[in-house]
Amino acid sequence: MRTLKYVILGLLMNKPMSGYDIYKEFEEALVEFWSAKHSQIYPELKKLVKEGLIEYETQVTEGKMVKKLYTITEEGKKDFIIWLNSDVPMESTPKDVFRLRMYFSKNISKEHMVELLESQLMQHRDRRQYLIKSTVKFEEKPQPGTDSFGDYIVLQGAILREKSYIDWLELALSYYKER
Amino acid sequence: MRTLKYVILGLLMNKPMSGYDIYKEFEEALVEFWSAKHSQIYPELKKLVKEGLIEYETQVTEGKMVKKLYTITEEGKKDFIIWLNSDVPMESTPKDVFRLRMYFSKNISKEHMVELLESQLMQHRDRRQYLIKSTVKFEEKPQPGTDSFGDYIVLQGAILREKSYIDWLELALSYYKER
DNA sequence: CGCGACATGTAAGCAGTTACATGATTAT
DNA sequence: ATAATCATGTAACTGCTTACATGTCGCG
Repeated sequence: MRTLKYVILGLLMNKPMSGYDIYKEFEEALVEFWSAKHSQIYPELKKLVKEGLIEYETQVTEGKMVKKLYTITEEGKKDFIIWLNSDVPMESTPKDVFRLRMYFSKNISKEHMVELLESQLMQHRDRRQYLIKSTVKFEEKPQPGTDSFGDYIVLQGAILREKSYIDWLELALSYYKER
Repeated sequence: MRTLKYVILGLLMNKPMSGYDIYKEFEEALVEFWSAKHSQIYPELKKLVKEGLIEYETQVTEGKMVKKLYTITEEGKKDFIIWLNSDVPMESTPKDVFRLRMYFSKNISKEHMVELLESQLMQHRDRRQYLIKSTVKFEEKPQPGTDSFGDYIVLQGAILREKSYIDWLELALSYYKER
């Protein structure tokens, strides 16, 4: 499905970036819905150049450090917009190793199950708190179509996702603790 | 991480199964948290036999139809139990193409965005309704440690997951529709 | 007899991770 | 100095999907 291709094109729609800049985005803005290592990004950039969807310009500092600044081409923009506007069916349910473990839980002792559930709970509660703290940077709710709306709505989605995971873990725990 | 390996071992902890039986499980009980095609399952079974974690016995019907019944070995059981009881850190956030599209939403017209959101909403509402209907087969809430508790808790988790996705889509829609 | 479900496998290729490899710049 | 971060790349491998390939069984 070449999703990484479209993530890169989407980022370059905003402004020219280096491979490293793109890599950094995966640790920040994109972390709630996509990931990629630099070893996947650099070859993909090369491929996109060959396909004529992006171009680059080599920048050299006073020293000798080299950096490639990538820019999206008109063809790249067209390709991205077509992909972005297409309606796609709901994705198949995401894989989840902890749910898998819960499914097999009858092979775990109740005491240990409680420990595992509490360990997950702590981590998801921390994550949720972190996400909630991140909302303060949006002084007021961004309007659709603005630069920050994408960040905002994705952040709200991540908070809801964590909330439902926490609710589920608490529900499971309640079964182990009652009686 | 060899997750497929442990899914197969976990299934065989319950009862002996053929490759096809296992394949069918991915369309039913496991669909809310894992997936695998038969082209991945058959080679994995071969590998597990070679590793001594499972064994098989060939069954032939009166005709000439051949079927392999796989059984977990003692070594396989040990391996599975160790994996199942290990505490693992929270997984990195799952990839989600629709969230990605939302992130880039400023490149989509508001009218079309409403259409895309409503299309997703319909699909997730249908899915949720289907899951809720599936709960009727649990006449009363299964207790932890029983056979059906795994199915039950995973189903509850899937319903909560759909609910939070629906809430998020509705939140996004509300921004496009207000004013 | 034909169709859908049962049943098993392989091959090619794409997507993604881990590891290998190198070097420059900046802050301590 | 040295460690962290900036910066770019390749190689080997694992995981997964799509397509190719074959044959049986039960139902209508």
